[in-house]
Order: sequence, then structure tokens, then C-alpha cells
Amino acid sequence: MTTIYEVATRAGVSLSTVSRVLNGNKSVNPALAEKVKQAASELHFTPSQKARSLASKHSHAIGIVLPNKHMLFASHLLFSFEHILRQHKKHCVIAFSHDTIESEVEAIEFLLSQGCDGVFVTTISSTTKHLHSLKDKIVTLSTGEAKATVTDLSASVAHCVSKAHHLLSEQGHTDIALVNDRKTVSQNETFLSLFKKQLIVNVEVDALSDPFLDPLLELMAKGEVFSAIICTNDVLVERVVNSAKELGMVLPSDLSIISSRPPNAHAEISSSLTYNVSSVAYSTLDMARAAAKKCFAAFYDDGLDEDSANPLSPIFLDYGSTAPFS
Amino acid sequence: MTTIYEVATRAGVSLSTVSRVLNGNKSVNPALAEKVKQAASELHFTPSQKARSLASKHSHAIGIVLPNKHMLFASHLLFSFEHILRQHKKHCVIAFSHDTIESEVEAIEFLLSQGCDGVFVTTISSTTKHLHSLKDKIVTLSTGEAKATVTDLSASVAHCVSKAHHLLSEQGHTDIALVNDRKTVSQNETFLSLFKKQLIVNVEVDALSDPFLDPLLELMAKGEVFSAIICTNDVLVERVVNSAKELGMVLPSDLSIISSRPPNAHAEISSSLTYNVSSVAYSTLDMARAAAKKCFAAFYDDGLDEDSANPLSPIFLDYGSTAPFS
DNA sequence: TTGTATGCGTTATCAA
DNA sequence: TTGATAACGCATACAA
Repeated sequence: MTTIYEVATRAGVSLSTVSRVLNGNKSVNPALAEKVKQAASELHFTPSQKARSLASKHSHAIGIVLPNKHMLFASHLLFSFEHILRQHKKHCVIAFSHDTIESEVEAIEFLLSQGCDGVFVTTISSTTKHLHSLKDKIVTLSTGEAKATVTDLSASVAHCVSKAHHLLSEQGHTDIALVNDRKTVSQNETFLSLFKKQLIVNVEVDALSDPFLDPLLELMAKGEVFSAIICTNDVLVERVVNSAKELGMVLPSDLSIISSRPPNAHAEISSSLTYNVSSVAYSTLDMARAAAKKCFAAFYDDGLDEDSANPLSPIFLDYGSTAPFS
Repeated sequence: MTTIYEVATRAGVSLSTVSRVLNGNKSVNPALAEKVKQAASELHFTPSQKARSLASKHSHAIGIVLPNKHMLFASHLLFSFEHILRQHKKHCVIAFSHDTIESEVEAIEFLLSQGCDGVFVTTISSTTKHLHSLKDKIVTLSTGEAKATVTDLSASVAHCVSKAHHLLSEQGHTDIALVNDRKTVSQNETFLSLFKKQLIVNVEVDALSDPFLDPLLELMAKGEVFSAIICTNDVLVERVVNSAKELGMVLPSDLSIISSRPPNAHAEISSSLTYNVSSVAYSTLDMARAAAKKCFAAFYDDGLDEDSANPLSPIFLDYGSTAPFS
């Protein structure tokens, strides 16, 4: 392994000059700088991360806590996250939480003990007192409404529902129904006020195992008319679509259906659906970008500048399952 | 951060004694050792990986190259791999290759430049000359038959086919057919000799897009009888199953069907199948174990001992789609 | 068996 | 602007 010292001798300067040039922050004589760069490239010099992280405060390693082995969503997020990190010459150390708070804490502590500058948690985002002491080393993906005490990436299904509602409203729909399986949404007065109370069906998550559960029929039983439905879950969408077809409805002209994906779901169409459903969801790329930015700001002094100030916002994926109200 | 030196003073010994106790290799006075452990735990001492990796030769970081964002198989492998690594106090740095050789090389070099002791490559496993120089730092998951020049984990679909054949033979089947989409298998004389030539259907991968392709009909057209079929691909299985049902066959009594999964597929049943198909595949846990073992042996002096010498072998997942021949 | 001293390859702090 | 030199926290060869 070639060291900074060898580069120094070859360039005829001291090692501290080399360090300055390579880190490029301090002012150096351009002529010398050129010499150093030349020598460095000739020797194929690669600074030792080991030494570098010992001498400086940072290891340039960022930990990421992943949920479990079925990481459909997380794999996309991880992919983008790693891509961004590598562009900034930082690397990504992973650890799985096994969907429990204890294991999540374990994973975080492990990553930190391994020298990570900080940790990005994509899972439960529990913020126990245990973690409170190292909160400035943690960025979480907060998918709920409850704010954590750590730096978090706020992404919520309520925002998605809101965006979906907005889109439908723009298309002229006034009677919009909500088929909801989220406690967080059903408690969020702000978003619920967008809907007529009668046009909301709340479905318990465990009730989904009942194959006879038919949200569409439940809605119709209320005797109200509606021209569009927002579902917070793909299974619910499937039920509604199938039911609508059985009832002889023509989609989307008779009924606009839109899926409002939770933040930790793909921003991609579900292959199990027989009907392509438009959806409102967060882009994993956007999330990764936002997460990286938060991490850089929290773990390092110099924040990532880039095209700044684009808050995390749901995107609309139009697969033609909504139509203007006529 | 509490250092080894503080532990030393508190325990009333020198720092080298502390180092010895904590690394547990050299002989130390049990009494002193106890003191040191006590002091260490009282101070919540956690050795700095940064310093440790600079002073010693190892960073205790192992890189893993993942294929792409759709990592269905790799996520399971990663999960198990990380679990094993963490048990041995090593951590897992990831990088994605984007399914090209160039990006794979990039990923490997990046991981190595970040100080990883070695890299486990789960993807293309190309072994260009470029990588040959650092072959002792690379373990690959070789899913083909072609041996790489680096340390590799040999896993092949041919082994799976062989195992499937063996299982069916044990059940009394003598006329076994093979529906194959793998070039590597169709060139492997050893395994093909298990089958009667007439009972082999080779399907080009791109031919799978043709919905009228019916391997079962092709087989039957050969005028031979057979009581069992081995498929090297889930799509093929689906075709065979559907076709068999249309022909009025009762599964599995009329026909045993078994899926011989390629090494880089889940060892889980595919949810897209309407019929549960038994399969022969590698367990991702086994693969992770084997990979970890190879990595430890290649990157560190002390190999992982554990229950040694269990070579990677396909497992049988019985979902009842095979029946004894009668 | 234990303690001392040196080195690992950088970054950071001083003088010059 | 540059160059010595001191950390960084630990492992380890060597001396005691």
C-alpha cells in the first residue's frame, strides 16, 4: 500500500502539504498542488480510510437499519441510498432489525459501535430513552404522524391521501370516498375533514383476511353517491376493483380508483393486481435523496448542498384508473 | 469515548494487559483479567474499531456486492449473511453492481478502497484480469459451472436438477422428463445422461414470452411416457401445471412436478403459482453460512470453525406436488 | 506473565 | 503558504 509519505517524497514536499492538496480545503501553491496530484496519481495513491477515520472525527461510514428479509420496499430505498452515498465517497454499513424494537436498538448500537458516523433507520423508528442520548447520530424514516425526537424524514400516508384527494378534486370529483386501513389516518382530523363522514370506510387490518369483506358494498350501503375512491392499501384496491367489475361498472369512467400507498411501499404498480391502478406514493429515490441530505446535515458539518429545499412529497403515478368527473 | 488507557488505569494495569484480556489470545493472570473485565464493563468500554483496524491488519468489515434494486433473492441472502457476520463482530458494507461487469468491478474496488477486508460478490462473478490481482480478497457466488479463479461458492442448477432426479428416482419414477431453460445444464453431459434424450425439452429464455409455448405438449408429442417432470424455471412450471390441468390430469398422482430452482432464486414457493410446487433449491441460509465461512477463511487467518465441512447442497421443499410412482 | 515503546497512516496544531 | 510534530486509540514486538 502506498502511503501519503511516499507521495510526499516523490513530489518533493512534506506530507502535510500532500494532505492539504488531497483534501483541498486549505490554500496551497498551485504549482505544488499540481506536483502532488501528479505524484499521487502516478503512485495510484488511495488514502487509507482506516488511518483517516482514526485521525479525523469521521469514518465516512453511514449505517442503515433494514427491516427484515422481505425487504421489498427497503431494497429500493437502499439501492438509491447507497448510490448517493457512494457518489459522496461515503459507504453504507447495514444491519437488520428483525421487526422488533429490541433488535432495532441492537442494530443501531452495533452500527455505532462499528464506527459509523450515524445511522439511518428505515424501520420502526422507535425513539426510546435508550436512544435519546445518541439522537444526533440517528435519522429515522418516520412513516407515522407521531414525531420522533430524533431527526426524521416525515413521510405519511395521510399526505398521500391528501394528495390523492387533491388530484381527484382537480378532476372535478366532489364526492370522494375513502377506504382506509390506517389508524394514523383515521385519527387525523385534518385529512378526514376532506371527506364526507359517510364516505369513509375503516377496515381493520386483521379483517382483511376475510374474503367476503367488500368495502365497495359497504360504501354503497350508506346510500350516498360517489364518483371516486381512495384506498390506503393494495388489498383494498383489489377488493374494490373486483367488486366494481362484478357490479358491471366500467372503470374508470364509472368510478375512479386511486391507491394511496403507505410510505414504506413501492412506488411501483403491484403485479398482483389485475387492473392497473393509479397511485399516490413516495418515490424511493426521493426518499433516499432526502435521507441522505438529512444524514449529511446531521452527521457532518458540511451539509449536502445540491438542489436544496425540496421537501419530501408524494408523487402521482398515473396508470389510467382515474377519469375526470363528468 | 472511553479508551483502553482509562480502563488500564482503573484496573491498575498497563494498557497492553487490557488489550490482551479483551482480545483473549495471550495468557494472562486470571485475577488481573477479572479486574480488567470489571473495569471495562464499569466504564462501558467499547474498543474503537477505527483505532483497532489501523493498528491491526483487519478492519473487520466485509463488503458485499448486490445485484440491483430488485433484489428478491439477494435480500434473503444478505439478511442471513449479516446475521452471521454480526455474531462474529464483523460488519457488512454494501455496494450495488447494476448488473454490468463494469459496475461490478467499480463496486468491488470501492468496497476495497473503503477498507473492507474482503468482498463477497453475489452477482455476475466476473473474474477479469483486472480483479485477478486481488483475488484473495474476493469470494464469489458462482452460479454457473465455469469455475472462477477466485474463491467461489459453487452452486449450480445442475446440482438441483440432479437432486430432483434423485428424489424422483427414490419415489420409483423411472421415466423422468426435463424441461430446461438453462444453457449451462443443457451442456452438462453428466446430468443430462440421467434423462432419456427424448424426455428433454430445451426452451430458449426469450421463447418464454410466447404464451402458446407448451412444454408438456412438446413432451407428449415425442410419444414417450413419463411420470414426472423437472422444470428449471417457475414460468415453465406454471405452463406445465396449467397444461396438465387442461388435459384433465390429476396432480400429482398422474404427474409429479418438481421445480429445480436456480441458485439465485428464493428457496420459497412462488406466490404467482396457482398450484404449490415442490422444489429443489439452495437455502439462502445455507448459502450465507457457506459464504461467511469462505470469507473468513479467505480474509482472515483463523477460519470459522463451527460445524465444519457441510458442503453447499440443495434442499428439498416438499409441497406435495410429487407422488410415488405406482 | 506483565509493562514499555513503537508503529499504523492520516489529520490537525502549531511555528516558521 | 509550508513543514515539523503531536495526537488518534489500539496492537504488538520486545524487554523486564
